[in-house]
Amino acid sequence: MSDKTDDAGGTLKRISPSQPYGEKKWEIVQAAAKLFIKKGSISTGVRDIAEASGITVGTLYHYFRSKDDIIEAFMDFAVYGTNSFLAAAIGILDKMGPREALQLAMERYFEYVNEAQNVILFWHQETRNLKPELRNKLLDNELVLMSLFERIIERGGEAGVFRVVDTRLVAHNIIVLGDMWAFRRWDLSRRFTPDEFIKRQADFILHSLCDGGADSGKKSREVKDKQ
Amino acid sequence: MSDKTDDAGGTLKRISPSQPYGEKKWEIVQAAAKLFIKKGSISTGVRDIAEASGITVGTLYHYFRSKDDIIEAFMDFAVYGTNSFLAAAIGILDKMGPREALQLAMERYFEYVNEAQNVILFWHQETRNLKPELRNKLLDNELVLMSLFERIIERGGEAGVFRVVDTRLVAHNIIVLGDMWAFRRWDLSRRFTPDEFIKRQADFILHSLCDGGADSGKKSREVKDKQ
Amino acid sequence: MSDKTDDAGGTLKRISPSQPYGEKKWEIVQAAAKLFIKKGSISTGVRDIAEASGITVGTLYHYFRSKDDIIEAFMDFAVYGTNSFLAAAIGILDKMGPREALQLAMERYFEYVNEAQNVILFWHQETRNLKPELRNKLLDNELVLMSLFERIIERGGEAGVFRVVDTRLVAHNIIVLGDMWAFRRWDLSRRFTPDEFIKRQADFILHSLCDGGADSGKKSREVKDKQ
Amino acid sequence: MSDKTDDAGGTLKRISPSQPYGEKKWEIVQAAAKLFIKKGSISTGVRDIAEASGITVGTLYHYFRSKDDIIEAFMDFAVYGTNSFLAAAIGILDKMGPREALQLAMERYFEYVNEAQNVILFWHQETRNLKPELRNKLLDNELVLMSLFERIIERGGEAGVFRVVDTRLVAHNIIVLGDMWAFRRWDLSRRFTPDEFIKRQADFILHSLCDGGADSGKKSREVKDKQ
DNA sequence: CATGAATGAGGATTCATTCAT
DNA sequence: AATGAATGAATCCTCATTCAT
Repeated sequence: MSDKTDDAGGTLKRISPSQPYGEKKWEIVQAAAKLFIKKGSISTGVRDIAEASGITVGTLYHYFRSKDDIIEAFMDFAVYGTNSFLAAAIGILDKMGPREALQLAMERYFEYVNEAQNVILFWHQETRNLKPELRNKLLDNELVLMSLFERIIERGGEAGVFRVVDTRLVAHNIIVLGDMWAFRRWDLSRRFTPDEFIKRQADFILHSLCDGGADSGKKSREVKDKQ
Repeated sequence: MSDKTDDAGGTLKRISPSQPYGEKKWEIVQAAAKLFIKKGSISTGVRDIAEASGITVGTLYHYFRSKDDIIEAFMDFAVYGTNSFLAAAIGILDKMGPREALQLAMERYFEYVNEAQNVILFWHQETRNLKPELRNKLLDNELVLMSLFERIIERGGEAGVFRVVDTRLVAHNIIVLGDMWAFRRWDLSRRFTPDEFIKRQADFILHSLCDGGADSGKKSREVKDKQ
Repeated sequence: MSDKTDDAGGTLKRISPSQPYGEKKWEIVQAAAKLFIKKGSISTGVRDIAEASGITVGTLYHYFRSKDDIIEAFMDFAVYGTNSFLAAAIGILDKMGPREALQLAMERYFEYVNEAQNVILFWHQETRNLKPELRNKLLDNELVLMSLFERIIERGGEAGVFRVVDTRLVAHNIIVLGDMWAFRRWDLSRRFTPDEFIKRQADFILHSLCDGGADSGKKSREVKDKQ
Repeated sequence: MSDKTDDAGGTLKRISPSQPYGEKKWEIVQAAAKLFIKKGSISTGVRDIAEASGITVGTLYHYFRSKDDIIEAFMDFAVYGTNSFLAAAIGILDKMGPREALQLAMERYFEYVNEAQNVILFWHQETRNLKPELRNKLLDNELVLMSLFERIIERGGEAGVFRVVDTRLVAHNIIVLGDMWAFRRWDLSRRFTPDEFIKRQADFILHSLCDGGADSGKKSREVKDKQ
């Protein structure tokens, strides 16, 4: 709630204790992640990764079959993370009113973005460099995520709580307005804490969907005096 | 208003007749652009560019000093394009009401995004691969663009036309909600025409800023029955 | 007398019970042999050998000092095998008539080739990859073998049983016409049983040396109706 | 007719003036050939080839797409050579008597072996390391060659000039008894001139097929007193 | 005896850049 | 202006061997 440093998210949080990776593999992926973010996956050599991991190339290949294998392991966190998020969200959301559901879903998603911003930044920037197989896996993931938001928006539209909009487009918007925390970090992280960002973005979106905003402006007033 | 094809923006429009490049250089940049978009600047070899331009490597180096030089020429269109857009916009906007100004500015910007989507996509994906000098030039450009929107939003806030929001963040949002036409083309281009997209996004943003939306819902009703 | 299968000789027969190797070493060499034959000694990694032996690399190096060491052990069977063959042959042959002696020697050698075809194939294909020391050892072995045949042919020549020929060259021929069972297996094994091959080759050679053939055609008539 | 040196065949003779290779490619293949023969294709590095050709690795790849490409170019001489041999032989042979035809065919083939001994040695030793596609091409070549001999032998059998034998096996024998000039060079080249070898082998084979030998012993008497 | 992580030199290949023609 | 052969450092990856446990 207070860092505002630039390399927030510089390390991956170990999303689950039941991670299927050995300690060493985890360390390597972590080291690779940092380099991938800084220089891109292509410009990052296996030597760089090895060096950053405190091992040699040979050892690196003891843990991963190829560079692509490392990239895949790295990207798996995206899938794993979204899946966790989705698993937690689904079921709960359907029992809530559309506005509350959307608010909750967005906040959870934005929190996830904050945690996994490296992975998300990477995904935005390197889609085209990924092997088709992996890319499709991740695109599918994205579609599932979108459908989650679509359903809420649709429900809200039918219930008259939200304006009638193109649900698909709005789902895109929500995701993009969250993901930008990752790919516009160069300015955002210097101006907002993660919490501020999350609240303001949720506010922005809810105001667009239901005149009068989220909870009639209460929340937006709270954070007005930032910085 | 009707294409919905995927490779819209596949070629760069020669934005101005007073382009400071010779015919040949222009052709090369054009050929390079296509490759950069498809494979990324790193995976695109100078040989590929030469071949696509119908010349040989040796000749290529008569026109450009280095590969980075080609990339820079390519990115210059981004700067040049935004500058054109800004030059046209500034001066006019200040004389309009905040809501009309914002609407106009957004529509113009979104149109520009549509025209230059390749450059914008490239910018989103390859920021980190650019030389610092070039990157900073482009970031400055972005900041100027943002300030344009910030000023309008601020004016609108002071005038009571818009909600009180963080102007900086909203400026980010506007740009991102436009740029996504480029980087989420994989889905958007199959579902919306450029015009539809532009109108709906403007609508989405204006509804967030002023309760009652752009022009009190007139416009949003127009396009409701898309596709 | 009837198989015609392609992987005849797929395993090394343990030529003697007094093998100077422990059970484990023997197993490893056996596993290595199969791989060497299939992929060549260079393309076969120590990891492959370890895996095929059901042990790990570390353990492998408890039994052998180096990869070359394994190759050497493998090739020792060639030496050991020929030695056995020679030991059994010498002494007996001198007491027989040249024609009978040659016939017997060839048949025994061809049988040995059939048993050790993997080793022989390997020897033909990898001579140049062996360390000089080992290569010379094997070449010496070959020379001893040749001299066995040379002596018989010479005796036959002096006795007027055989044509007068270059004994050295004919010794080469005999060995090569036997060894080809190993290195032209791709066609021969589909067309002849080992026994057929042995008889026909002996026949071919004897006919060249003594007009009227081996035993005046008796034998060759026997197998005429092959397949 | 007199060398008896060990590296006879150390260079490839440019079999035809209409070789489809540029001068440089030819030089590279020539340099590679020497190394392949000495160390095998696997142990020969592209660096070695480049160095032996007086160029750098980069330049090497300007002429060949891969190491396999070089190997293929090298092996093409085998195909090209046998094809030349076959083209010259076919047509003539059918008009001759079986014995003369076989004698001529063998002599021509053995001469070809002498010229292309490097390629033949390589083929014997590296079959298994070649890509299946290339290997099959070469095996087909071998089969065509064999059928040439088979036809003659068959004709001779039907005409009563040759003994009745398994034509397939004898064809194998002829080829192997020629090829051994390449793969048993370590001893043969020190004891026989190419011409001696050719005559004696033809003699050996003809004596096996027709009692009384090639031309009733005339030829064999000629060379009896070698060295 | 057994393990398997660690090593690092060496493998083939790519590619931006130069330069003599 | 145009060519394309030449360069060589850098790329990813392999593998025989060692050694602490």
